[in-house]
Amino acid sequence: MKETFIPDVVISRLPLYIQTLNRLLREGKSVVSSNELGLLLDMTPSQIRRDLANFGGFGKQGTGYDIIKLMESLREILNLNQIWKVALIGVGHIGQALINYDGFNRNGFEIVAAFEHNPGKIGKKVGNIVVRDIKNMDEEMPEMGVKIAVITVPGESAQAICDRLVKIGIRSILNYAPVNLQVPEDVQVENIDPVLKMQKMTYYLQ
Amino acid sequence: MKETFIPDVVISRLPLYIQTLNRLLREGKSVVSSNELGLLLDMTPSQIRRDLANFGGFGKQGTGYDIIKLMESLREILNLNQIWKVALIGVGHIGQALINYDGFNRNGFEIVAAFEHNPGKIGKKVGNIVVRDIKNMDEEMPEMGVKIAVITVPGESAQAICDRLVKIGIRSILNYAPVNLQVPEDVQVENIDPVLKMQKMTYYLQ
DNA sequence: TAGATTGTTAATCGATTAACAATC
DNA sequence: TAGATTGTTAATCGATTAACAATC
Repeated sequence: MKETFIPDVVISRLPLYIQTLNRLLREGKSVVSSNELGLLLDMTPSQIRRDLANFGGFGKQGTGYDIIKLMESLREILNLNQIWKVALIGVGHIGQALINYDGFNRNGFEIVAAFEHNPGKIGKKVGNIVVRDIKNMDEEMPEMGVKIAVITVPGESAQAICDRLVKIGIRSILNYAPVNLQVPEDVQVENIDPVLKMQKMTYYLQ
Repeated sequence: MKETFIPDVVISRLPLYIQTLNRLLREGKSVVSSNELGLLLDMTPSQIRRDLANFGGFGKQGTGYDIIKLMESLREILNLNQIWKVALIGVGHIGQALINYDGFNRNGFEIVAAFEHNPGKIGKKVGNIVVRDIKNMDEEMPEMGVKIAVITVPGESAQAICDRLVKIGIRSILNYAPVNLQVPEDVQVENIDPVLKMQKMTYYLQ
């Protein structure tokens, strides 16, 4: 349990701040104001200061925020100072692409296992991991210390997989299947569905 | 311009309604109440009725909503009764996975072209499209009637690609690069970044 | 008719913004 | 010191929810 309740929208924005602070750091900057950050993120300086103030005073009046210090604080708040083990279920096109995506490793998320139903894929290597039989998922995943699961199976099987994940204690699920998963309230699901985003954009087109 | 202004959050939810209505239809249902829909989508019935009421009265008191009729209306509102041509920039792992993803075609989005910088990939076939030279993007993309662009290049090149897309008249961009793109206000950008979602989830873990 | 569920209004809730004193 | 920018409060804005009359 956290000390004070912080709105979920605020938590959602912290990774964005980290991303932009990283960028500024790469560009050689060491201090940034809420105003500059706001320009880069299309947010008001007020909102940024308010968000950060939820966690204490990170800035210095007249100067702004020390980029390294702020980034370290945000990483600590989000529990990012450790390697998180991730498992993937479903080694189709998207699954394979994610295994090969280096953005996870670069940011402290390690895909340690991938499970599949298709016998033709089990035992084969994708990137540098060997595809496992989904039959063994319920035993193997907890043994490996996995805390985050990524669902990349077809929509029809997603809920069943999700139920199994919940049962073995997974509390964070990144879902690429085009389904709204039903989970207990202590389990978090984040959905990624490019079709939904496109269907939204077409409203504004033409 | 639309008749009345509808909040963007509402528009974002319409594709979700369509998704769930589709599912109910596949399950053989023909009518649904705001209450049932709410249970499937983790929303209050009030919110669903309010969202839909923005566009007129689709339901029938005492009965609920005719699924086919409601779906048709929502598809019309979102301009989904046409095939939208999509181009992809960057044929790396994610780009290739998206070309092979059938969810786009099934939902009326056709990837008609893919552009790459890497000479080793230009001219090669991925799925059933031939990878084009990014040099020719600015001429070829408008000729093909593309209205939506998907950016799957590395973060460093994303803004430059984005600028070119804006210049040739693209108004809808789905961005997979881990960067906050700067665009004029009449251009819509939707970001997909699994790392940001994971970094949010770890806040609640441990 | 009785029961169910919509469409809509008013009340509530929560998030964003503006403003400014504090302070580096 | 003068200038800049934070942290914080109060005001505003907008979205969500509850409630209920209308109506199928």
